[in-house]
Amino acid sequence: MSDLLARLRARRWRLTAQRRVVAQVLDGDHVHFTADEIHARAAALLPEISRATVYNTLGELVAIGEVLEVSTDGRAKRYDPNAHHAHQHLVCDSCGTIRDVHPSVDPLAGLPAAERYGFTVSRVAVTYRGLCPDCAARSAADPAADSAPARAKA
Amino acid sequence: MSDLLARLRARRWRLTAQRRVVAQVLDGDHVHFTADEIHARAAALLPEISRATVYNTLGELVAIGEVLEVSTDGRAKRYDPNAHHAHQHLVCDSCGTIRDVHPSVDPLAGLPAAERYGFTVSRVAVTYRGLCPDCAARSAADPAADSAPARAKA
DNA sequence: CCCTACCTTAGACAGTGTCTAAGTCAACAG
DNA sequence: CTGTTGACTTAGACACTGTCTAAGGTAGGG
Ligand SMILES: [Mn+2]
Ligand SMILES: [Mn+2]
Ligand SMILES: [Zn+2]
Ligand SMILES: [Zn+2]
Repeated sequence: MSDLLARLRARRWRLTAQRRVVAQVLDGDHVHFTADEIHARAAALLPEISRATVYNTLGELVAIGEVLEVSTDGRAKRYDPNAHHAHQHLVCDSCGTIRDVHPSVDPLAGLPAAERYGFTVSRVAVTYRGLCPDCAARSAADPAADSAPARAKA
Repeated sequence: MSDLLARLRARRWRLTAQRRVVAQVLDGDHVHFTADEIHARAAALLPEISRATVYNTLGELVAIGEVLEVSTDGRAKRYDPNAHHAHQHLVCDSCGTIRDVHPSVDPLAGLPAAERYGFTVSRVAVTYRGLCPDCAARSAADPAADSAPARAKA
């Protein structure tokens, strides 16, 4: 993943300081940041970077397949740097934590031809939902205060 | 589904004119409208209904499990009146059309215990993506003008 | 028919994402 | 190394989706 910059150069991208810091933020932990979280972290490295540039750069990275867009809640899209290893997501309904998971069978195989209605089906996104161990413990201790998803963490 | 009003009465809901027209719009075709689409259709029946009431009513219907929320794109949530028959969705990347589909196996079964990280997994949402027959034909005829998803239709 | 707790309303506000016009600069040619 | 140029970046306005509040209205029980 660290040769992302090399791949971008190969695509004749102009390597600006702004694009470098966005790539650097994505290269950190394999988490699932929102665009504005990425902007905040990028701005820590290059204070004058604008929100528009972060959105533009993310949009381009998604278009060329270097980053995936993930919409697990109805809120901000999250950007997934783990684009080169197919996986799905497991989300906590209470705290919003997101984990990468790897189903045992290709989820595309579960859709019979009769259920495809002539579509050319090429991708599938699976979001498993439930409670993470921490939130399950907390809600066992205090049966109220449930289902108020805080901001997602990972 | 037409006894939705009876079920609401059983829950001691106050049956206002506003809630009736929202239920009536949802009872129509089994499509996947956004809140604002539902508001527009409800307003055709009851012109003074407010946006806030439609949002409130939909939120309550979701909370009691009479309607499902579906987020297939990063845009507006869609509301699915087909809440009593488990199903998944098939979405056209180009025109946004949404169809109900029924996988041959329970998608929850595809996630091994080792991939659950202690979560209590209770639900799963699967979104199959590709091109509908119309859009596939159109993009074969005109290989440009791809991947510019118009507003979703169903 | 009256009460009152619950519901609805208009409009302000917040979060997320897009767009534009003007300025800037990375990359390349010379 | 330097000049040129088209791609890139910027601030801020704008659009869309959803939430909230305070004030007024009304369904349904008595
Ligand atoms: Mn991921
Ligand atoms: Mn559906
Ligand atoms: Zn949690
Ligand atoms: Zn289509």
